[in-house]
Amino acid sequence: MKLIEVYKCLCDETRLRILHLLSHRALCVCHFQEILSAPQVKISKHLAYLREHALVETQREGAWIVYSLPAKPSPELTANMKCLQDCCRENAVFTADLRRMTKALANCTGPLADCCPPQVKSKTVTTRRAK
Amino acid sequence: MKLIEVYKCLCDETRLRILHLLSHRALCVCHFQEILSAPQVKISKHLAYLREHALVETQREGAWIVYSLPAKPSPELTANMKCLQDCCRENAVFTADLRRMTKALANCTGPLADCCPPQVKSKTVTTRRAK
DNA sequence: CGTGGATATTCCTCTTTACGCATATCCTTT
DNA sequence: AAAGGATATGCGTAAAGAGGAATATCCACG
Repeated sequence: MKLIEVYKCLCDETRLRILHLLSHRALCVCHFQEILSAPQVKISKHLAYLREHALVETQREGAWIVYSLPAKPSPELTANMKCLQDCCRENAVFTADLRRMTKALANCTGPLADCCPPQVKSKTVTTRRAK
Repeated sequence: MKLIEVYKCLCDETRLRILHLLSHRALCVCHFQEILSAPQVKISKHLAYLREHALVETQREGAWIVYSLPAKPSPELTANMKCLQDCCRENAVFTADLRRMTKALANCTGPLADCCPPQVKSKTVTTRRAK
């Protein structure tokens, strides 16, 4: 049953925080690493899990991969994302994530994921813009 | 996080069907066995799991134990039960469960769980009424 | 108080899942 | 094509979860 798969995706804190962030906007992997302060492997695996179950979609952006909620979400996903929003509104973990997301994207005016990991941001942005 | 626990309870088909039934009315263990056609151990364990996570409450009725949704459900549970209702409306599994529930409780007019397992119904009902 | 029915619990096994390390892949730039 | 960054994958391990058989517990009734 499809519903079960959705719930299996929702029952892990990392995945829940990822989906919650994605309900606000598309993000690339490095953003999740930064916002959730989690190692690359962990983020990558949970994203793979979500992708395998069709809860997220990906799109390459050069060296980066941008994740987003599916363009045509299943009714089950739609309903549960709405429910999740309601449940998150007053939750410290989720609101803190939103704050970190805003901060991480603060000086990101142009294209999608031009503002990526801090340690390479200035360099890569320059080089990518030069492309 | 409490939300995670709710999702963990929801991500098993048996538990999902139990909760869906309970969203319509309180039931005793033997009803679940009959409606879901599942062995006693299986039902009992899933009910225990739900109880441990405060998604259901119990009440003794003589030899029977009646399960119901909590009188004061958490906001997370309330939101998700509503969401579940929406997701179930057109699902064959859940609607069939409802049909079986109605049938199982058809000749149950009086008190709560007077209509129990078929193999002892006539006898026990008599004896219990006689109490 | 012993029997039988309703339900819970214990033990065991199998599968799934989460996590980290190491490594592979893909892309960009030089 | 070589190097380096971004992301994914394979492997090993530990823990959680699901299911069943057997057994225990609790209750009603004779």
